[in-house]
Amino acid sequence: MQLVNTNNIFAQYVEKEDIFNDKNTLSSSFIPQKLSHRDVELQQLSSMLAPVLRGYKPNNLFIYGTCGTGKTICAKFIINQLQEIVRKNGKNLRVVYINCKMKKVADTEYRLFAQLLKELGECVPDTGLPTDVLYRRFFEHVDNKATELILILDEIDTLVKKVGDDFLYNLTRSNQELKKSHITIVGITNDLSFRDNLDLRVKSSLSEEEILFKPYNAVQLKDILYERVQGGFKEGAVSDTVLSKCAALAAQEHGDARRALDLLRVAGEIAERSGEMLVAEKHIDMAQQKIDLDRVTETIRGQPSQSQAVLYAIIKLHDKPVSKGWVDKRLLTGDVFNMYANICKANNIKPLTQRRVSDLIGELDMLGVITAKVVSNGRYGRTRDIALAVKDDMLNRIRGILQERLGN
DNA sequence: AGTCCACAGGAAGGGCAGGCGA
DNA sequence: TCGCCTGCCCTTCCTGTGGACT
Repeated sequence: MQLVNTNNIFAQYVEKEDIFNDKNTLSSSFIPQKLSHRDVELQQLSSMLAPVLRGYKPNNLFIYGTCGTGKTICAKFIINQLQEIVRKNGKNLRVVYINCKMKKVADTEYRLFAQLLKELGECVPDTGLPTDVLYRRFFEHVDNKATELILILDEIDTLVKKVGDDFLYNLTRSNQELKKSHITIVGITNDLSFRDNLDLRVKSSLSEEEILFKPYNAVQLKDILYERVQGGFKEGAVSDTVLSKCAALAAQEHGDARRALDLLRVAGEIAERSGEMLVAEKHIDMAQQKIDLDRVTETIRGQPSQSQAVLYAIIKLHDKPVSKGWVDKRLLTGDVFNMYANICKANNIKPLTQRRVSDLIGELDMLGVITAKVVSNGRYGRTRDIALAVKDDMLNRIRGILQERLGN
């Protein structure tokens, strides 16, 4: 007979030595005391916003740069600095940061202004009010407070793509109507061509100043990682070789510092779980696989059942043996739709129209799970050439998830 | 040059759930 | 309670597309 262990099951984790010092330091949202390799950009940013300290309205400003180039962190860093000096000098300044990509938060015109009002301390329902009422309340609130407002709209391209740029026009025009206040807009985007697609009226008033954030190179990434490791890990837990590898991998991904930090943090977690006190190169490889796998599987799990059925149809067609006489396997929208309809029938799901399925295929393409290229087959019509864009091990995991949900 | 195919994708609007204010 | 507003998901209708075929 086995004896019952009366020791607490968590005791081993309390007693176990920790590889991390402060894991928050390794988070991409952590704002360090000093930002390496962004001196020029920080200087530009501060000089552009500095007029606000003397009571003038700064020019509207646009920050461009690919993912993980430090746009957001620099903007937040500057906000902190600005607010610190404002607190000391008693200036009337408010800074509001909104991420326009946040689902259900600021992904529509209504939600953006509702969120703005909430940030300014007003109570707003999630739905139910006309948008112009929100506009009015927002401008009234700002004007009544007689304040300088700096509005930072991160991932602004996402919102503009979805709802158009009218809200930007209204915001930039607002300064003509406000009597006691000013609004300065700081737009952040990783879409370098974003400005070209704006309405002329918006373009001229919004992009008064611009800053471009260039990608970090491997050496710069290594410096950034080194600084974070000092606070994040116990001394000696991360070797120079490991840092170099992390930096090199992230540099390959367009100099993405966020990716570098994620790699290092996850590698540390893997090492810790396997009871090792040193992060090794093998942990970085494992971290890379884990991050990719988790990202894709979480995305798939979070999709509505109709999207899952469309993806399952694509996988089923992909798994089907190639017909005799065919050299390669090409999946077309029509084939996917037919297979999708069969899956719906088998699962008692009401099938969507081909028009809607076409949009879902486009969304899966955007997520990076498939590639769907529009091709013309001459008199055999114009369609999409669809292929899976995930590796075999990931495909097996996705297939498992979908089989669980939708059967065989 | 004209026709044809199999869609792509834009526009408009329906239906629904949920909130507000009279 | 009712009318009006919102976002969201979806359908219907329509025009456009581009290369093979006639």
